[in-house]
Amino acid sequence: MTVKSKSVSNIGAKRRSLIMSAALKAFAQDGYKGASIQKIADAAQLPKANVLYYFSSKQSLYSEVMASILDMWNSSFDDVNEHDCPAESLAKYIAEKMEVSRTNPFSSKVFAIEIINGGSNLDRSFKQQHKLWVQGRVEVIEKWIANGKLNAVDPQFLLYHIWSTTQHYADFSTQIKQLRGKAMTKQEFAEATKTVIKLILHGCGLEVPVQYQLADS
Amino acid sequence: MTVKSKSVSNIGAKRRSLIMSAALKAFAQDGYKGASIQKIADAAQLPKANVLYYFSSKQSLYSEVMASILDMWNSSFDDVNEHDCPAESLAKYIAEKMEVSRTNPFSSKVFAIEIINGGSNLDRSFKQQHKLWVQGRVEVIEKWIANGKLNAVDPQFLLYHIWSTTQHYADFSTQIKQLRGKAMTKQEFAEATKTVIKLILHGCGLEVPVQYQLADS
DNA sequence: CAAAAAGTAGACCGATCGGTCAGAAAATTT
DNA sequence: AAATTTTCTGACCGATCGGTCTACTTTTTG
Repeated sequence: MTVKSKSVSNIGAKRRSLIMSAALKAFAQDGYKGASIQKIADAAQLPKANVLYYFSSKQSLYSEVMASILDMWNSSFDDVNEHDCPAESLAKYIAEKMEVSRTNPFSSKVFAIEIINGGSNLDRSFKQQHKLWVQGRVEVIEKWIANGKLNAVDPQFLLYHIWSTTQHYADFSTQIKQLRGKAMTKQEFAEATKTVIKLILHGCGLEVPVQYQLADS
Repeated sequence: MTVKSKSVSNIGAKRRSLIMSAALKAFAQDGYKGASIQKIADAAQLPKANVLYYFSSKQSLYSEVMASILDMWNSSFDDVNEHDCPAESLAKYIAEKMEVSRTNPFSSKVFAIEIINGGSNLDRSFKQQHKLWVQGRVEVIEKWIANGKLNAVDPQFLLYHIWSTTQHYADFSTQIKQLRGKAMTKQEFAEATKTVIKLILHGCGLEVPVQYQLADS
């Protein structure tokens, strides 16, 4: 029937992404309830009614922002298996998560606030999907341990350990910036990444793969 | 017995702590901007005007709640020195932080949201005080390293590592609860504490003191 | 007991909230 | 060029926001 490309013209798509970008920062700064459509509209330099033309409600705008965030969560760790090298797999996963924290701090913050506030805006399907993802990873880690490739450690606690340390560099970036006097540079982030990898891998009794090793140690 | 009440009768103090307790949960759930005086009043079963009788404004209520939270941050690590045993000192610090996360999750959440949102409600004196605290701890850790009592590791990154992992159990408790099917018991918290201590101490190349060791490992 | 102080609470204020609507303006299709 | 669809936006709505004021009740004090 009708051509699909016309209705999704670039002007609409551009406006939508502009609004979502402004909304992402607003939600990161004030949380879902604290952020207002008016402020998002101001940041996007659009009238408020125009924002509500593209997004039917604040909730739907938030849901779309959240969905775009969750898309970013995919990583190489999704399809890790028992035959992979634990040290390599974990190091790569940690490095990826650190890179997300560096390049998308606002996304991490919005997600963190959502979870801290209770996660009431995440739908069941995501929660279930996340649970299954964790179960899959836990099984792999358990096999690593059973096969003597990894020291005994509660797999879930290990995952929490990785998430918390890597996301911390995004979520608490203002605190870190305040303590260091200035924001972390890309180089400092690379050092932080290697330090986190070293701490966690040594914590598990693993050797750090060469490409993730710090220069001095 | 003797009448303890004075001009500053206990009714005022009780009302104030009741309101602050309700406010703490409200701020943890919705953030500063998202929480409303009306909802806090409802939770405390008081009329809104009564809340504003005890606290002159929403901001002053928040400030007092935040101050009470920061009071809780003090720990044995405050006066650690270079002659202390790194393994003992770090393990004790981690255990204390985990205990705070277990017993005061709302406080940790409010603090986390405050920092994620930029920390604009924390006054200069606190930030400066915090910075000095960190500098003092960093110096001790550096001396431990210089004296060969601890493997080389960036002291600030190590502190971030400890904060993030321990606070995670409070801030992301809903996610953890969802993944495990139920909230962590006191026993599970104790195991998590020992796991975190093991991961971090081994990460630094330290042996875990006996009283912090896991039963099976 | 009476006066003063402390605590309670409904009514109300201007501002802002999320959201609606109608009609103008612009773009696209016929 | 006309018709149609998409985009834009000011005006407006009821609800709620933080906060004030005043009148009332209770408690403490002299």
